[in-house]
Amino acid sequence: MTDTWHEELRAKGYRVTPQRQLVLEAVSALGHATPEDICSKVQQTARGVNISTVYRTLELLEELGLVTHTHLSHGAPTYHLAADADHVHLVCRGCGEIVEAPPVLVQSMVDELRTRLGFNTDVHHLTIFGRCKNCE
Amino acid sequence: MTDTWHEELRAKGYRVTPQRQLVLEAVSALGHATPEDICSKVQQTARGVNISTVYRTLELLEELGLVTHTHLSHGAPTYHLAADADHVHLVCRGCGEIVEAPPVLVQSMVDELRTRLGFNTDVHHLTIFGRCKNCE
DNA sequence: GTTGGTGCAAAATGTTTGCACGGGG
DNA sequence: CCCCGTGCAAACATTTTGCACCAAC
Repeated sequence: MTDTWHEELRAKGYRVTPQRQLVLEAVSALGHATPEDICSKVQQTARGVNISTVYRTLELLEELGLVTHTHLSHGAPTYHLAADADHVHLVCRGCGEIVEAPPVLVQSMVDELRTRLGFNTDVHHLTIFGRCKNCE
Repeated sequence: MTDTWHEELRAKGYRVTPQRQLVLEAVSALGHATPEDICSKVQQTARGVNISTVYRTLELLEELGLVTHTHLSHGAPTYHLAADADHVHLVCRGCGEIVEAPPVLVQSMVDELRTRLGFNTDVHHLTIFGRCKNCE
């Protein structure tokens, strides 16, 4: 990840802090991670980050379009880099496995919703529940 | 709603209780309702039902296939009758409006996922986030 | 009479907020 | 030096659990 977001932060009147860098690095390193995961990861470094700072930072990073989140289960949401988000999530109710599928598989639906209803799907946030082929 | 589920309950060793009937009636009457909503509704009757019983009952009714739930926002899930569930949910990030769309609009995607990945989509649980035509 | 169901309270889980202090610009 | 961002603790929201008592069958 480049540091171009530093300027974006400053341009909007926000500050570049060690905590914000650490949280973004953790999201990048962990992939699909809950706020709790991210907090734990960051706290392995010398300078920890408080859980409430993690929440506030994730909200900020999401507003800037650097990260996104999805709800993969009933519990906490998971965050990942927006740059890595070009996929939809398939969650198996049987084995709990989470598969990332290419957006092209849902393109027909996206087109359908736009054409018929004028609805523009946020593909990055899409999570589809069901059963995988091993769990029928 | 018929009472055939009474026999199904007994057949599986469960009991038919006033609480279970009241919760099911509330789900039927309210449409998309959170556990809290359901609890409030039921507590308007002479005999209230405890919130933890509502949770336990919803879990049971879902296991029996009488109700389903979806996550329409970041907060509590909403429950409705499985018999009324033949639609997918479109949630607009702009205005917050929730539209029920006929499953035929996503059929192409469902077919795609089954053919290519062997994944069987739970259409009743599908919630699609995006922006409606008024909020572009 | 058995045994599963309920109410209640407490704990667990996940998230937000108020406030004083400290560090970034 | 200003004031945004942080840590901390407490509040808040949602869900689960342990246990004694009650009711369905």
